[in-house]
Amino acid sequence: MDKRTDYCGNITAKYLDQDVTLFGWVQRVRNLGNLIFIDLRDREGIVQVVVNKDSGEELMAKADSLGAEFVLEVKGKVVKRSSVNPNMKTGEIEVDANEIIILNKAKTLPFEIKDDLNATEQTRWKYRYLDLRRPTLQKALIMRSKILTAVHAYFDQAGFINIETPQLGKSTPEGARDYLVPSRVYPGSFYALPQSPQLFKQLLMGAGFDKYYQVARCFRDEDLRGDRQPEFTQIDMETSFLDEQGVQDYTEGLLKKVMHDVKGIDIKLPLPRITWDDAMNYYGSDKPDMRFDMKIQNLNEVFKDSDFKVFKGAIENGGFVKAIAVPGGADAYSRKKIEEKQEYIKRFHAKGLAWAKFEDGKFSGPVSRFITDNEAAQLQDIFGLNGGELLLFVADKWKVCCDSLGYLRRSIALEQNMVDKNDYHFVWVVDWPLFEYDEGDERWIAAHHPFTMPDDKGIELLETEPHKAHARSYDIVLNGYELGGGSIRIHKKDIQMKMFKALGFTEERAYKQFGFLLDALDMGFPPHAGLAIGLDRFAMLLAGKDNIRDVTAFPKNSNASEPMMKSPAPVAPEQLEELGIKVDEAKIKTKGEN
RNA sequence: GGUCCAUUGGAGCAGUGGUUUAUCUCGCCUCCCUGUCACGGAGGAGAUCGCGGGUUCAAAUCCCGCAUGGACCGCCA
Repeated sequence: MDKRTDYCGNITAKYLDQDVTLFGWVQRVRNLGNLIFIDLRDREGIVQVVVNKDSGEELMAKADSLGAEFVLEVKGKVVKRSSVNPNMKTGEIEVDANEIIILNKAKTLPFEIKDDLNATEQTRWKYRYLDLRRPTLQKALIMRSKILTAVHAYFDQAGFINIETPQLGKSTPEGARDYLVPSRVYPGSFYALPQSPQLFKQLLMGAGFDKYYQVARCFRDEDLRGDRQPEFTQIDMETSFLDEQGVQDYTEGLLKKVMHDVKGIDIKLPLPRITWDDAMNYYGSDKPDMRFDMKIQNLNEVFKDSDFKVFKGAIENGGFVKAIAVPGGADAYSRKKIEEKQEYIKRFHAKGLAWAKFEDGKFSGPVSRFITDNEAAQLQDIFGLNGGELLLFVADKWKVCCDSLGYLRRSIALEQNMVDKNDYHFVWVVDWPLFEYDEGDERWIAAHHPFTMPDDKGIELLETEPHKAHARSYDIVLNGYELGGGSIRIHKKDIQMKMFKALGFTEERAYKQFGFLLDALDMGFPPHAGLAIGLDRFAMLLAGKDNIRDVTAFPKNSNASEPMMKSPAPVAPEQLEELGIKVDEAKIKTKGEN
């Protein structure tokens, strides 16, 4: 077994007077002349090693020669400190060294190993193995491991079967762009890496594994964001014979266990639910952040006879006047800051941002002169104004109002510290539209995916007015992030075919792409439903990070390359030849050294 | 595909046309120090200011292009 007595960070008073063997990295050496302190670090923390004249000249010389990040084996005796450091877990004791073995030296590192470092991300990615030595990242990855442990324990205990599905699959036209893998055996043909195990897990229901789960790696060749990597991990589940409530119950049980085991937080079940319509109308988002209130209000009734052209015009054109009231915003937001916000919401196609401040019982600001006494009274009532509020109005099409005010609501709440970082507020978003309009392709596409069951009314609407149909799908949202989503799936061939047709597939094309599924549905396929949770986002939120790269050991940068190994990279001509692939030289992008 | 921001010793920054032999903090090297823990003290080394071009008597500084990194939009069923 281990030569190591325990991790450095675990050497507390319980080891007092014992001889210990430790392994670790030199965090810092403090040489006081005839007394040398060495902070020895490993993944669990730091312990102080002490060497002095009594340790012998040889040991003193060796301790003096140590540099940052040298790798040591230290043997010594745990003793009480003469001056305790209450800020350290191991601060009551120190290790009086009698032997130090330098296992490896380190040259001067590109940056220091500490949490409050200010190295640029560029430097951090290049030396990711050093970056990962930082305690905050060690903690984040250890937390991610704990989440997975809880997940496996939960599903095993609940009778779910863990089944792996292929990584080498087939490209399908719907959804995100696929990562392709060329076939050597069939030159000119390609596997696609899975965007999710969706069809495989449905087919496993057809096979009779009525409770399935998998921690599945998924791939999408789309541009990156702080909460999006080209490869990511889903906690994927599927069940037969359960309805929405059944799937949500299992999901809630899972979330409760993870929150308990990982964060020591007991969440209250059942989790709250909100319809998609309400989420959009009151929070301006299909993934509402419920940690704070500041609801968006519809003011069409208030301003239906308004003298303000902008408000009146929006309403007359079938649009809306909506607003939020920011508590304390009258002082916190200058004209300049509001104008910055106005500039930002132009990306949601908002034409402007009207505003008014409510202080001492009356409105001020550019819009205030259009607000009649009657309207002012209504506004006070609707928003429950107490004074000091900033009202932000957007008058536009429904979607523009929602997007703009949804953004303003959340960004202002975060700026004004209206949100407790340690608060975890889950919410189900239910009753989604089945389709959404793709402005680019000018066609209707599945809001969730093409295998989602419409509700009863939606099935009837499929052939007549499909865009009015609602879906039996549900998202689980945490603190403004889409944590996961799922749905009741279509298990009848005729409904699935109607769905494909509503998406613009011909019958031939539907068979060509998804014939195996249509066949399967026709051979005794059980009703089934499932859900998938994004592990990376979950870990990010529980670790209190705002970027999934901080919970991913070796992430890709925003250009989808990995700056340490420098992937992707060209391959040898022979490899291409074997695959029957010729590269278009004109498309090659020269990449500089990073 | 688009918009914006950044790039200055090993790391992070200051420096908006000329008293700058480029600032400060950390790190690094040498010496001193027996209770430090962000140890302290003294001294020292280390930079063709991302690359290429232009404007100017003069460019880290202004302009153009490129590269790299980041944020955002598009995209992400």
